[in-house]
Amino acid sequence: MKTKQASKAKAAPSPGKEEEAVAPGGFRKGPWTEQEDMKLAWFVRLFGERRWDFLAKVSGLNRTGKSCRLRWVNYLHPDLKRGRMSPEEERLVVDLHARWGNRWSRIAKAMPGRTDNEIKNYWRTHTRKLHKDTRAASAASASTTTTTSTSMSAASPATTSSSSSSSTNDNDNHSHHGHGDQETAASQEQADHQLLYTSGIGMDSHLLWNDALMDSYAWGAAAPSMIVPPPSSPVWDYCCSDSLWGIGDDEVEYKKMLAVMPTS
DNA sequence: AAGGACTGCAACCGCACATTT
DNA sequence: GAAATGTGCGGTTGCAGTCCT
Repeated sequence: MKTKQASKAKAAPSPGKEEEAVAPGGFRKGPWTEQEDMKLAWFVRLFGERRWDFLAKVSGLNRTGKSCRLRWVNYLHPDLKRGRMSPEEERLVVDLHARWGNRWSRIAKAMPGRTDNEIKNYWRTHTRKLHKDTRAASAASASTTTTTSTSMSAASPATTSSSSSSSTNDNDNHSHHGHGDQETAASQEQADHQLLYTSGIGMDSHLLWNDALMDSYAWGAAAPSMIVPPPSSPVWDYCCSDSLWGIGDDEVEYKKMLAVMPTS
């Protein structure tokens, strides 16, 4: 019905709209620009997917580390699939949710190329639809029966409606942060998926990296020197120089970088 | 054609756990 | 061992695009 993922342009807001939200600490908020994406991707490539605060600082993005991480994990990561979920994936989500509840990150680990955020969003839409359908159905049936409901049944509409989806235990006894027992299995799972990815199996043909943004990046297996950097600046120039490849100590390199950073 | 309703998704928030100092 | 910092998670919100009347 609706196909609009390709047209989503929040990541690259219209030029006039870029300077809006600024968080108390002076950090930028809101949609990411293409420039920011490129910068972030570049620095993640440089420093790896860790120490996000440091990375945010070094990149000069004026974003929080958290924001950078989120953007990377949910949008820029090269392994991400884009586009609608296939029927198989949809079934898998339903199945896994029935098993694990709202543990989105865990579900995501079992679904190559999908993020917890994406699955969460999908599920929300999914349950909303179900809710709607259920309501419509019950409204239809209610119109054919008397409306003398007992105080008991009237008092618990939520419980009955929540059972309409397999999310009955949305907030059941799962400790919300499932660190612990399942982690070993989960990491094994992740490793397996990583294997699939690197061999190119299970990847959707419509990867983010097909976008114009990534066309200019030659990401993936490309050697760093093959990556086309974003518009030049002293920092970029420095990044492109051989000196930064083969980083040993981030902090040392950071200090070096600061030396060439424009003071803004 | 216009505008309100709906949908999908990016991004933020608060919290908790993990790691480092 | 405590405090500080970093990271990850689930819940929620806001907004742009699309559909529908």
